[in-house]
Amino acid sequence: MTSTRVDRGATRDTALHADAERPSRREQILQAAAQLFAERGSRAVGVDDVGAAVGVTGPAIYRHFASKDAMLAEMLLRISERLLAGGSEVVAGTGDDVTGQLRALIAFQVDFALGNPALITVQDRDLGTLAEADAAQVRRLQRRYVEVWVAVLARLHPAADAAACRARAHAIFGLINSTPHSAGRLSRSAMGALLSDMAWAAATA
Amino acid sequence: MTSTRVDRGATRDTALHADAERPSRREQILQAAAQLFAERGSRAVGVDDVGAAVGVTGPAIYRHFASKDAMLAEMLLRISERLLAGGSEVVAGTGDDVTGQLRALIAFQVDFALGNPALITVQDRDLGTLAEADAAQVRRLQRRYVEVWVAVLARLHPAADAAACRARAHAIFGLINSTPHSAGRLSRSAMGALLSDMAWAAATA
DNA sequence: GCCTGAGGTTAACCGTCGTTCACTCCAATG
DNA sequence: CATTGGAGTGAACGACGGTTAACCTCAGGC
Repeated sequence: MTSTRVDRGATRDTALHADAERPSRREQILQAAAQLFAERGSRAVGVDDVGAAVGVTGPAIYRHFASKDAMLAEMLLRISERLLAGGSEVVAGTGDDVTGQLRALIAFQVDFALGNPALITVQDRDLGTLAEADAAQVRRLQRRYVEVWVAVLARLHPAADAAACRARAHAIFGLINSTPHSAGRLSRSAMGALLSDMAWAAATA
Repeated sequence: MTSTRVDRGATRDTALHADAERPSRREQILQAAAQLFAERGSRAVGVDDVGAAVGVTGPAIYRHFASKDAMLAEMLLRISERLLAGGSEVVAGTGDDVTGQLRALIAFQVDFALGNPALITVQDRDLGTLAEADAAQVRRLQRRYVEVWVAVLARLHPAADAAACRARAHAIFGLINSTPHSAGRLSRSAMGALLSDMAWAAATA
């Protein structure tokens, strides 16, 4: 939905430059903003900072986004959409072998967290600064992603009720999303293996 | 250190009213601020909001704190001090039975997280908005607390290096500190049991 | 060869918010 | 009883930051 909005006016531009490996200015801004927001928090970074990070002045941002809040909103919406889509796909792409599905979900989340630490940080730090309408939609998407996990966890723990499975899912997210806090002493693959093992143990305990 | 500063001018008052279960205005402010900061983020809540939460106007805060930042600083310092002190004590109070120490650390952290969800949230959300000097001190205390865990985890996993143990500790914190995200469908005791079991599994995997 | 429109720039505007000031008020002290 | 000092109030100040306005530039279609 967001992506269609993005493409609307930029289709030709994308067609011309996308393969030339230069992302559109809009994408550059979004990425730079995510980085800065993750480091300092969205309220602490000014529009000028974001502009400077991509080599333009602050007000230039308004050629690409309606407001600073709109920028954050799109960022968070995209993240939740990617997670929900990826999670659903990964489960659908595995037979109804419960342990296989769980393994796939864990691998997916670990990969996402290791590959996008900034987005992970922003997602749960700055949800609160969103306008209520946007925040509600993000929460809806997040809830649906959680339910994908809950469905699998419920089959794994037939005795547990939905609330317990939900709490379990959140705990696993917390475990995996700890990546940004333990800043890279470990290689990505070692970290991935460690987190996967721990998540698996926590999920099946 | 912080507590001595607090007591300095309020000793008599504390003696008079402490047992009368009315915390000093200073403590009321700190607690209300923690709540608000956790809900909206420190930069999003004004000094007036904090004042209103305890029934005074904004500027009244400055009778008790040098600045809004000083408030945050004291809040975060206290949290890290409590964690470090509690963690050290709990380990020292257990024989050198490694599994016993781990169990005690987990119980301690779970209890703290369930009992102080607001502080948990503020601690890692707003560390970045602190002045560098204060932030550095908080990080020092946090690092020492992590090392308490690492010492135990290292004995549990003799083959793992320190970096892996550190990552493991952070992951366990993430798991346990997920409490604020899965807002209270579960009873406190059920949640405590679930988190403890998961943390134990993740720590020993 | 205009002209249009996308993308930038600088300067100014304006609301918000932390902080300070001058002043009350009141409880305790001598 | 006068006084001192801690606590609070309302008003004002000043800085910062998001947003807008006015203007510029330049690539590409007619």
